[in-house]
Amino acid sequence: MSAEIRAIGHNGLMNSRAVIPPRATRSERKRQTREALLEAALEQLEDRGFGSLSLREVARSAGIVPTGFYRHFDGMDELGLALVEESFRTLRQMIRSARAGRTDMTNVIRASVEILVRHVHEHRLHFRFIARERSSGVPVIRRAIHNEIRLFSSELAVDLARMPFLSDWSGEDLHMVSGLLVDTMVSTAEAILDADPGDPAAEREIVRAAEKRLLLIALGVPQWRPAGRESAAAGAATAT
Amino acid sequence: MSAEIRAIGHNGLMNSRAVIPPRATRSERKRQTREALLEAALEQLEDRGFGSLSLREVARSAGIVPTGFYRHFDGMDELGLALVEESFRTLRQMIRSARAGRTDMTNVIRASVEILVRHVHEHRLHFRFIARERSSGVPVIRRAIHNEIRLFSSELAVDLARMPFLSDWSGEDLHMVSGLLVDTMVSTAEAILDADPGDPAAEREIVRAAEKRLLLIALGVPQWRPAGRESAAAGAATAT
DNA sequence: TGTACATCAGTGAACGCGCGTTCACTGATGTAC
DNA sequence: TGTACATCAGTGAACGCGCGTTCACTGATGTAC
Repeated sequence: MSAEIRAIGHNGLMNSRAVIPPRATRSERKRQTREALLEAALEQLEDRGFGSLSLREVARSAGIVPTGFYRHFDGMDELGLALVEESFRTLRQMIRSARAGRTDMTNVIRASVEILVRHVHEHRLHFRFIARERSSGVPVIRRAIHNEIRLFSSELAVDLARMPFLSDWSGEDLHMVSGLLVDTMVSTAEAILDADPGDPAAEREIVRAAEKRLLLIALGVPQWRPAGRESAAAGAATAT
Repeated sequence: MSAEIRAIGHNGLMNSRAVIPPRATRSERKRQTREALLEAALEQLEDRGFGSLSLREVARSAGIVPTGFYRHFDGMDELGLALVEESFRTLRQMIRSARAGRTDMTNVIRASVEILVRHVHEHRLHFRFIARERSSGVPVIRRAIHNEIRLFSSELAVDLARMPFLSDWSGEDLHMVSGLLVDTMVSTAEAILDADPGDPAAEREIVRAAEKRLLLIALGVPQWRPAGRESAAAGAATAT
């Protein structure tokens, strides 16, 4: 660190590549190139899967020669895993803002969907990457994403457990609900990504439908254990 | 047709390829090769996306030379669309059996999940193809699958409309429920596909969770319009 | 501060390989008479 | 039924291309003294 700072001080103009500002330290320039590689890969995913991306294409659109790629990643798989990490860092950030303010049930739903939609727009490429590679392509990446989503759903279950009206639910049932909620959010995010970005009406429809779905689920919750009109509820919940 | 039958009558042994039985008519042999190409492609999707499949690989594992491929399809995209068609034919078959017998709500759920799981096992490759290519890869295929699923969800909405306790629901709300149900089924199918095939306990877990999810949704249904404990229900459902 | 040396991000040539697609072909199957 | 001709599923050679990876390299950046 101190070495880098010193280095910034006394070198002249030596940047051969326009994109990267001059006077950056060597490690900072390396970080920037790495970032450019990740960004380039994310952008290529518009109309293809990660599995059909080529190392040469990514290097080319990041502005380096193919062999330079290896200074940053062992190969495309490693870059893919870095994208998973980066994307979920974005997603966790979203959750943190979602946890921030809470009021009653309907407002929670409205606020959650709004936060989801906003984050999908702000981090479109990360969400697209997760949506795309979640179920397809390279096994190692698919598995990494599934693990993150499962972890994610577990954290939500813990959050739910703290709510008074869910305090007597079993862990299994809490996981069931959190899984259902996460899946609904995932499919909402996918719908937003697929919608024509220039069509706000289509997006409003998606938001409306998402809110309704979540509300329907929320309406089922109080009926769960206490054996409401569906007397089979308790039975199915405890059957082996 | 009559020409083919005559042809079967009087030719000797001329099959150069072992896989295909002798004495088949030319058009029958062509159909079989086409089938072999589709099958070969489906099998290749184990650990990669359709977008990274090569025409040569598919032709090779179907037992023909690369150029022979063009006698059956214009290119890989056309083969992909044929797979979409074939896969959804399988899926519609499933729905027909699901529609066959109906009793009360819990039994409908149990039976539906069972039918889904059975079909996923019996047509594993078709389901895997849909699950994989639904959100990833080649745009033309993704769009074709999305259309089929939307159609599918609409048909379910029509079915739901016939149920007495849903007779006064708006079309929009029926589509919301059918969409939620379809998404739940899709994610259940994906879970089954991802589970270790040699681990029946894991599969039982998935089935249990799926039944619970559907039950939770079913429990919310009677609370929807009549403004149950969540007085916001009617409001959210009619807001513009 | 100045010098001598080490590090290392990015280069460029080269390799062997599988790709999609073209083309002219073969010979069994199908049709007309 | 037998013959002469048409069809067409599958062949095999050939093409130019982009791929991942190796290797020895360059020269700016960083470090030791």
